[in-house]
Amino acid sequence: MKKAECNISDAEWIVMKVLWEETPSPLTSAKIVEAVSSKKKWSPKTIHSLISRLVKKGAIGVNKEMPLYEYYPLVDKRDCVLEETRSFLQKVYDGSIHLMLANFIKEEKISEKEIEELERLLNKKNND
Amino acid sequence: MKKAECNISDAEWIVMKVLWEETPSPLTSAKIVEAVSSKKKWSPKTIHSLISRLVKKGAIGVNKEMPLYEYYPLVDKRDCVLEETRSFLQKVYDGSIHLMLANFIKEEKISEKEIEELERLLNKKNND
DNA sequence: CAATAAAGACTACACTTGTAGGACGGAGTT
DNA sequence: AACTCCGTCCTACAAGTGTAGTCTTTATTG
Repeated sequence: MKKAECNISDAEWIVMKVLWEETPSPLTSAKIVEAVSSKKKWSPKTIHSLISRLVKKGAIGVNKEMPLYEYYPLVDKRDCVLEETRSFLQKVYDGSIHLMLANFIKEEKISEKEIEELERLLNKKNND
Repeated sequence: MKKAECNISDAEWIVMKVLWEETPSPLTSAKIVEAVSSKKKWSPKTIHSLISRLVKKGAIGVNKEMPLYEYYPLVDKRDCVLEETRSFLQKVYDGSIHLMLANFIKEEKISEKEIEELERLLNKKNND
């Protein structure tokens, strides 16, 4: 997993998430198409295109030893998630997660129940 | 303020934030350029381009009565912030703010102090 | 084995985005 | 009045994106 910057577009994120989470990689493109199709009604062609782009970008790698190529992630999910999160927070909330959470609460976009869960989450962290 | 979808690009967000927050709108383009320039080293030309695009998109309006046009937001900040937040959470955290916060805590991207602040925030909400 | 289907390589194509530049006209400056 | 600078309007232009399609090769199936 290299550190490199993950310039992954919205559509590509869906493919990456499959590679990162779904079944253990490496995956054949058929497997990827199958997993992605359950979330997005894209033509298999479209999904192949996304896969190729990700390969070209260096975000995923290919094992060409097999009759059917196998693909696996090259960039680390943590890195991408953090980068994406940081840039989003910067853009919308001037970099403040506090502001974001406050907004969520103000907007009632978050239930009582969820608030309690989040509190537990924070509490737990605080105690170890 | 219309409800319309806010298709605002990263660069455009910077301009919108000026219109939404900085000084009371309407603002002349000179004012906008000034405010934006303090954050981004863009050519005034670039900023003018962004303004025009936002006008064309319907995200901001123009008062042409004045010798120097005056610009003001047409889309509501709350709507845009919520929409952007929702789509980001969906893309990266499968729609779960819980997951996001958990990740932040796990990654130590958030300080003790901040955690306490967030707890206070949640607590406050819980008590009213 | 012939036909079919799917995989991979390459191409397509309009739209968005970042990032300006040029032409033209009015305002202020010499 | 002539020059200069900024605002407006229009144009530019390459890279990135969403969303496929074509062509060639290879695996599968009757």
